[in-house]
Amino acid sequence: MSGNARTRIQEKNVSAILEAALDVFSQHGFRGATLDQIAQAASLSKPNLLYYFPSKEAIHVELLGGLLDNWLDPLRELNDDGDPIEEIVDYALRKLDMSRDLPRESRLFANELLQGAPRILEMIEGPLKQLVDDKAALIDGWAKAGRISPVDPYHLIFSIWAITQHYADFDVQVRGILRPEDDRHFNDAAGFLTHMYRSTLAP
Amino acid sequence: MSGNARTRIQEKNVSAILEAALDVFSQHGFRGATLDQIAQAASLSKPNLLYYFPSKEAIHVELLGGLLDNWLDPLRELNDDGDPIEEIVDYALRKLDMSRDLPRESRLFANELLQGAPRILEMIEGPLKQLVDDKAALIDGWAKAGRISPVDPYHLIFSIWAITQHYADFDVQVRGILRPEDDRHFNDAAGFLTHMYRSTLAP
DNA sequence: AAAGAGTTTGACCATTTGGTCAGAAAGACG
DNA sequence: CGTCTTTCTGACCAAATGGTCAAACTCTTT
Repeated sequence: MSGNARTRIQEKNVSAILEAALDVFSQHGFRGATLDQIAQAASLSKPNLLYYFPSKEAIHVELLGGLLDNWLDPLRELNDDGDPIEEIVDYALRKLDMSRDLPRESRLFANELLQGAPRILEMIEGPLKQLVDDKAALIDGWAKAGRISPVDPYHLIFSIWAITQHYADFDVQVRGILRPEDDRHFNDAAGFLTHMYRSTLAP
Repeated sequence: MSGNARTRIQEKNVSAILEAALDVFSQHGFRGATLDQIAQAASLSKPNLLYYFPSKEAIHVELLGGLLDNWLDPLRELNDDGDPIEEIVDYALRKLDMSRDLPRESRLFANELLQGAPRILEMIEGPLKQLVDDKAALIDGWAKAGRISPVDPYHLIFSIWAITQHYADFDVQVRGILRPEDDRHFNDAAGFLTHMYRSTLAP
């Protein structure tokens, strides 16, 4: 199978391809991306690209699969360790960091979801739902114990996903309106998020 | 110019094309959509389609342009009429209604923004920024007057956009996790939003 | 250095796709 | 009915695109 490069050349080229594909797929979507674009971005010829991956779709699948794991890491870290409210706020801030540092990954998923998630629907209805159900139960426990305000845990999680990914997926719009010179507006976003979730969750 | 159909046949076919194009573009994005798909969805032949619109891009532009106005109506209605907090909550709920009733329009914009908004960048940096600046000033006034909690008005607006559009754009994910049988989960979302913004904005 | 495995490419192909065009069909109108 | 305009279509085209393949090149190993 693919994914485990053997020789140095393989390792170098496979990762160059995935890096280039992430660029192109996240910017143009699956159908909008062309093999020529990816090949050029990876400094390879198109036939050479297809020497490492059997098809355009295979590259896309490899990217999505490899990413989904890391993508859910911040949510997995949501535990019963400290103060519930700060746990949730920290989760939101971790997710916001991902939007700032990994915007291409965010857009890759956004594109896929917009098209109806043809390639990751099982993952959504399976492992993702499982994880969310678990964490929703955890949050619900906090609510029932009176440690946080009684909110719908699912919509709470959705709101965190929505807001944080907004800064990556709709970057053009955010920058068009704020006209920031760099990424400093992420700090303001973090401040706003902190205030919003502390208020929302205060028992 | 296009847009103002004259004869009955023109009016019927132009609107059939736009309706079909909204379906196809919102589901597959600009590049993912094909003229054949649109023509078939509109029950027209491809050459006949191109009798009414000069190109694929022209249809897309017409759609986007025609929609942007309606899209911002809820924000325009945000005024200094009643209680600031309820004004803002009402705005969020109006926006949520749009996500439920006009998901295709939401996805059309999402697709365009994800690709970097090549066709509506001017609109974003011009009229949209203008409108948001105005409303942000209004909200800031409320904050300075102590009528609402001192929050960053821009990120407040972004959060409303993000959450409400999430239910349209990432519909697959939401339904994959909640497994609702209909649109009832929009009511829960409305409840959550109401609680969240009332808490966030309470002075 | 020779063999063999791994890597790269130019040339090529079938299909899809946005778009054209000449002319046929269908209305509108006197 | 006959003419003029609007609407519609089959046939066609050029470019783009995903993918193939035989042959060449390169690198490692003995």
